[in-house]
Amino acid sequence: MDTSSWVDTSLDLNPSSDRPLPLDTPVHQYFVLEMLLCYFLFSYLNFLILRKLFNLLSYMFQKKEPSGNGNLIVFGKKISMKEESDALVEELNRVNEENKKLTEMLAAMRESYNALQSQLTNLMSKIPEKELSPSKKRKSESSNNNHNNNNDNYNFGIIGNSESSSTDEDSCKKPKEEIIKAKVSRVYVRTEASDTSLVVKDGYQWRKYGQKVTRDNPSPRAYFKCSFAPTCPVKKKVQRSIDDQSVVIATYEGEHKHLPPSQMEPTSGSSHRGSASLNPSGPTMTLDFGKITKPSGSDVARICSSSQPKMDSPQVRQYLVEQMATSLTKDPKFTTALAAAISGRMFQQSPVE
DNA sequence: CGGATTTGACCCGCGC
DNA sequence: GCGCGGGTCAAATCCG
Repeated sequence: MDTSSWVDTSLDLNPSSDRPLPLDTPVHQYFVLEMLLCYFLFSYLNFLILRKLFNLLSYMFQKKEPSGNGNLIVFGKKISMKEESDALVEELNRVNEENKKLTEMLAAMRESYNALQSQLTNLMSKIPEKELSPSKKRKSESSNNNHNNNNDNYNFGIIGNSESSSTDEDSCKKPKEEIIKAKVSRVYVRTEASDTSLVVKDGYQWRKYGQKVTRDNPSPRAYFKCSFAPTCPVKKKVQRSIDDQSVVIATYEGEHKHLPPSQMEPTSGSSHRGSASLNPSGPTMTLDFGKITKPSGSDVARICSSSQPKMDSPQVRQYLVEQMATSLTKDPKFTTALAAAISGRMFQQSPVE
């Protein structure tokens, strides 16, 4: 019996499959999370259906009467093979309808997401360029250190286009343009409070070239360059949050012009594809979004980088999805339900619902 | 021994 | 013009 005709499991929920879904705002995060939740519910539903089907088949093969008249004893009464088959088909048809509805819901959700994203894009383009100009760098940075995270979203993207630089100061020098073009992103990483190292494992290799104690934060700020410099001009600054020492703020400048080292390895098995902790011996990503299931305002700000350059890289996006999945699977209720479904209950003789 | 890290010195932009 | 403070350089040091 070909169940695939009834149970449609062909949903493509990979956020990166259709179009890029930059996870650069809390709203985006919520949408992705919602989609993931739907996905898990959907998968679980499908699994229940298959389990039901399997149960019925088990009865068919195990509870055949010795007389072999073609009837089954199911749920304590005799049911003919024909009736059983009809019931099964009917049930699967019904569930297939539910699947279709879920699919439509997801499609609608995705449309809303896309619409919202375009609105945000429009909105961002209308933000006065002055707010994005590097001349405000010092001020904005200090305000960030005051944890005005709501404004973080405005401190991202291309910091001042070439046009903006000319409007602000016509005397802008050329070397500046390169800096202006560099995209700036900020990532909040929760680490062990006891961990004094300012190491943010993000899949890339970095070379530390400086450390400085800044005025408004007693924690030292570490300066890193991409190991592939000067080919790759990306820099990052890492500093502990002033109010939460367990949170490390990594500020990225520029975009990598190469794949992460873990993806450049020629023999990396396909089984590792998309995995964030790609190479046990190599750089691994340890971004901890553990609170993502119940994000508070500040947590959302932590989860969402203030900018997109690296956060929308396929690897990071994939990792984020995996983190969300991990968060879900860490939920005892979810795992209990899943375990119960997977476990020997499939073979139990007790009636299913 | 070579690459990575540390750390004091230096550079440079900004505000007064 | 000067001082402050963030960012970078580069020699010294560390480490595998």
